[in-house]
Amino acid sequence: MKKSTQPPNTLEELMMRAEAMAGLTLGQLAHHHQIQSPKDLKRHKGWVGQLIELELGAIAGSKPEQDFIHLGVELKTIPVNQTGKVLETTYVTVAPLSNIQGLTWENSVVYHKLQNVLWIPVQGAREIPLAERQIGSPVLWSPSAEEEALLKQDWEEIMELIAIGKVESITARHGEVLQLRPKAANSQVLTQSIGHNGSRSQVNPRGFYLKTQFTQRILSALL
DNA sequence: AGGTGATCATAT
DNA sequence: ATATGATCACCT
Repeated sequence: MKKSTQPPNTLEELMMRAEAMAGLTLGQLAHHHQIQSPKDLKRHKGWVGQLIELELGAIAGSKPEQDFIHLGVELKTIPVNQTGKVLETTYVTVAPLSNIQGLTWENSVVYHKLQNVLWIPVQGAREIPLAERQIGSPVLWSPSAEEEALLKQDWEEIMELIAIGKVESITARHGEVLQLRPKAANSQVLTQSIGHNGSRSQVNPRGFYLKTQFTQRILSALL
């Protein structure tokens, strides 16, 4: 899926585009871009996000930065059921597992990506055929002081364990709102990490994810 | 049923 | 391999 829409010049323009697609189905949007809707997402997990990026003119590509870097906005589609319940955790970014000396919360990719997030709720119930799933109204969010404090605490606890070579002891249960989970093509993939006594080691790559209860609170409060 | 660990597609 | 976009699918 290649880009065809120009990036929005202003936040207002981005919001106008997002609001204009609310109520449309994924099938309608796909047709508009001359794209075929897959039967389901089993082998097209990022399809919805890519389609929304195309419509809104996102430009980050595969760079580790915000989708609309010139606006300071990160785009996230989020699957919800018909009652508005969040169905999945939200991937934020890959976790740095080596060369992390001196890295602080304020300098982290998680911090920067979550400064301004444009949430696009999309019906995600598997019972609804993909092409018939409806796009919801956009929600622009910036973390409150309390929310940022929670994120910062989880991030610092997780990064401390990584720093002392205990990444393999971290499970998705660590963290109240932010969790660390595998993020790779499969469990055989390895990346450099910190081992015992600061030695070099290798582990399955990890990513930071927002837990559903946290994103649920964000969306519910702003709807 | 909910959540954790695993996985899929694609671009660089 | 690493980054993006995420959801799948198994286990408790």
